Amino acid sequence: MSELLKLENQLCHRFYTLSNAFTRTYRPLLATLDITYPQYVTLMALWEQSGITIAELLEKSMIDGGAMSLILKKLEAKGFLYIAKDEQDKRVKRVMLSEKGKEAKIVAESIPQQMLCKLDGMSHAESKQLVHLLDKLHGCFASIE
Amino acid sequence: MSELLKLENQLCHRFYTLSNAFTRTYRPLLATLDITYPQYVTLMALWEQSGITIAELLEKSMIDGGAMSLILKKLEAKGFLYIAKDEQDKRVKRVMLSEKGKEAKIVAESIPQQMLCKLDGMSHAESKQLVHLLDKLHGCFASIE
DNA sequence: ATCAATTATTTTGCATGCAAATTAAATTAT
DNA sequence: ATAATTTAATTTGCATGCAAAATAATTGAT
Repeated sequence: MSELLKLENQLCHRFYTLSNAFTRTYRPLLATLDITYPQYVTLMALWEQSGITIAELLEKSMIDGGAMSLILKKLEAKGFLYIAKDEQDKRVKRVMLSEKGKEAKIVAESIPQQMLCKLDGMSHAESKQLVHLLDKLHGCFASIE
Repeated sequence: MSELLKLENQLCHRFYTLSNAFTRTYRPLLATLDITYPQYVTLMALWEQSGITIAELLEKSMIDGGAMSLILKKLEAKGFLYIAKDEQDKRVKRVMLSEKGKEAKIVAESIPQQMLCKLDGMSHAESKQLVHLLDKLHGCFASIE
């Protein structure tokens, strides 16, 4: 029986599994803020730099454009941010953090720590090595598209 | 500015990004078979062992139960498999590959190779090390749930 | 200057992922 | 033996991910 198609030999399946595991694990941690994981990613991008273009937000977050439209509507409805058309170019929209959005960052500061606690068993050196390899893999995909 | 919440420091975001990249990259490769990535995972599980229970299929594939219900309906409608109730325990259903489902494996044999080609730049040693670390990380999550 | 091509964002249609509720059948407790 | 509990699957409601089509505004070509 060919080993090639066995699930345990698929790199992709490990990513599928682990990505979902991360999302599930974040859910209770994000419940305090009443946001989903992609909404959290969007806010993290904005906490780094508020007032950026939607296109810039897409590039930073790597979230799908169609999905981002909805995510921004929801985050706006929840009061985390507001959106304004660019004066120069009316096609462009800029996303700004509201006060609530800025304050949410304070609460969020504790989230990465809580997640790291759950991932005990991975040494610092190992996770560093892992990140290195993940970035290398990311480079492979980048060269495809 | 705290580094903790920067996107580039998030392990989770790398998994989010890479998992999506895998799915997108597989799409054209799976188009020949007219299946999606989760449907491919389901078939891989069945190619290893046909006639298994849906519960066993869920454990192997790590796919959500609710999603699996729909996936099986679609794969059945496409003629890849059929489903029968267990005689002993009528709550249980067993999933069997059809002839078309078995033949699809032949076509699928070429897919892992095609994917590996795209991931050139990762040496064999590196991907082996990566798998090792991924499995270790998986162990961390497993001990949570 | 006007029309075609390009760019930014949204909308649409389909396929999950997930938690919670539901249904049906088997098992356990009393 | 019957009710309460547990188990296997499905259904439901909501939130993406993705490709393709649609909009709106800007830029480029003639």
